[in-house]
Amino acid sequence: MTTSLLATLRHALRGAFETAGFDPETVIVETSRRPELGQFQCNSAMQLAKTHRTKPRDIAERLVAALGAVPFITDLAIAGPGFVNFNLTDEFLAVRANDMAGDARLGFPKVEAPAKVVIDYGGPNVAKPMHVGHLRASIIGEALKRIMRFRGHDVVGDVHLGDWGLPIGMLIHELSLRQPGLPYFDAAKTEGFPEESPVTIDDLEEMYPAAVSRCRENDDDMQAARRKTAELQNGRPGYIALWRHFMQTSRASQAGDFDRLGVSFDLWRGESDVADLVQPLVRDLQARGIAEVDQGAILIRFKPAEDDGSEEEGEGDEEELTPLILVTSDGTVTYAATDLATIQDRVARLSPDLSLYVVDSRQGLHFRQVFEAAQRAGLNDGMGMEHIGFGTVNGPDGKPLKTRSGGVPRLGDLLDQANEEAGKRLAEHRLGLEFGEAERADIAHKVGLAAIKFADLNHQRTANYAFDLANFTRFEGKTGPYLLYTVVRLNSVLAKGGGVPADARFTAFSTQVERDLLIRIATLPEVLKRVEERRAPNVLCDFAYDLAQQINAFYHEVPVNQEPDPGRRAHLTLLVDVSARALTLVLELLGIEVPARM
RNA sequence: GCGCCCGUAGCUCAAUUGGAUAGAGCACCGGCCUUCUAAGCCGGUGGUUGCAGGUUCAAGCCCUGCCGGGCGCGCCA
Repeated sequence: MTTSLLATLRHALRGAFETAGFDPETVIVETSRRPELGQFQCNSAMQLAKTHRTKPRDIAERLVAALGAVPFITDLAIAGPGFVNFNLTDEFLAVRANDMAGDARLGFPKVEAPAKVVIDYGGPNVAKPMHVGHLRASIIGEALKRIMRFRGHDVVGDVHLGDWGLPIGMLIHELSLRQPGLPYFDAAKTEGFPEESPVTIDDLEEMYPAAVSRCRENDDDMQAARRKTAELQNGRPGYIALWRHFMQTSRASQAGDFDRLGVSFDLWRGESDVADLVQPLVRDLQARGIAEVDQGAILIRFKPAEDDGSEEEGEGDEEELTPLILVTSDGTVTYAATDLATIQDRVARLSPDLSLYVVDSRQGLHFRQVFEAAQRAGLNDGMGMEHIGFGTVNGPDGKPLKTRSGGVPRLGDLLDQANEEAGKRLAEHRLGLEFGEAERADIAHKVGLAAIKFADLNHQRTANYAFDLANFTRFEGKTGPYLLYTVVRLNSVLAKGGGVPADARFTAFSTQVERDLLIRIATLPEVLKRVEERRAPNVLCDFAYDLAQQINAFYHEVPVNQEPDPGRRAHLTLLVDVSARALTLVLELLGIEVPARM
């Protein structure tokens, strides 16, 4: 079992703390905020000063005295009120570096207690083309999945299709008006429906908005759609057959979109998969007095829980949530009920420790209600449930992104634009002119996607952000393309230098950039830990960018392939190799693919 | 009315959940290509962190009250 560099340091400091008579639990060690003062800093003295009622400076002196005994720590110094700064010896750094180079995971440890985690993301709806709204859910969910998996957790990605609610009823109704002669609408017919779908994906995408506006404008149509939804949910054969066609048709299109996005799922489950669980669940909830009938609907009320003595987390914040409707007065099952059934189903099938829902922040209330309800009914069986909300993607006007005609931009169109923009930039810079047509197209695709993904992930998850394609596809600055460029350039150095010699070893570090670069890479485990804890991919984006900048600084300062001494050249080549592997790994964790050349 | 999110450089965004001098990128100014991809590197200008109090060795971050913006709040998902 490997340990991270910082964990090793922490361990060493613990020992020193003990000999100095301080609580080893108070060890704080991190890479320096002020690199010119040292590689690492320990800020424990300020904390300890409180409990020991002494000056932080005195504590710092005692710490330094004890730390002096640690063989691989050097250049100990106290600064400011009691910050302790220090460096690692080059010998120690070389040993660590060689370990990293020789390991497929670059020496990055896995968590000691892996959890079983389901990540629910993507969430496309039947018949609705995927749009900008699905972009963040897909990109963020995919990144979290990869990061947690790399950390060693057992992660299952579930697309969780929206394939069972009123929208389907509206579609059925719409089609029944357009083509009433179809066999699906014959209530007497129970089997032998056509194999071939009566609609194409284009039909569906055209029909859906038409159906919605029809139902919105005319109450009779809405009633009819509700009725048909309830009938579908009660198993009317013709509607079931029709629904299967809708589902298969749109699923093929969704799979295509996800494929282009580089997003994949372990499970393609949906609301309809738990349809059979809903009725028994609702009955059970009613029987147990958790759900009740009110004005014809079945719902769960969240009265302020009368104190049973167990819960005493701030009495004032037990505020009243609005009721959660499970079944509407006309018998339609809502997505709240489906979500509860899904929790039950997940626990039964996978018994996860944690379920993450990567869904738009605007659904925050819904999830609070659902989680609370699941908790009360004991459906989650100890499984943690967490809504990973995210902000909207806005246009230049600060409002949710719209097309010129005012509609919601399609995901496919957005990707096309990014692709085109990336292609234009490549041409402007006269890059890849000697490559074939197909490779140029592939590069443009990867660059465009990297641009969009990095820009999305780089923003704080909970905040809204402005979608500015020209900005994202820029090749300068903190962008996806810059990161790709950095990796590709390193790989080019390796190729030109004939690769890493078999006997290459880190021997001695001679420039500051070399040390800084390696130390930076070695801190990735702590970064990933923070990313996971905060569910914040933007923290990893920050790391990726800092790393790329350090790589480029190194690139300029140290011309690897011109180094005359073979030993040093091997050492440098190895550093290039480790750097390229590290940055490639980080990009991979973000869901960003690197072209072989560009 | 209640609840959630946001307010940081001209613009777009960070800030290791309370640590040192609030950082990047665009934009602007000045350097660096006969040398591994200049999509790069090095340096510079730019700030009362929305406002006012409070908590402490230390506040962009925590507490209180305002101001401004976004979103949500029983039969849509």
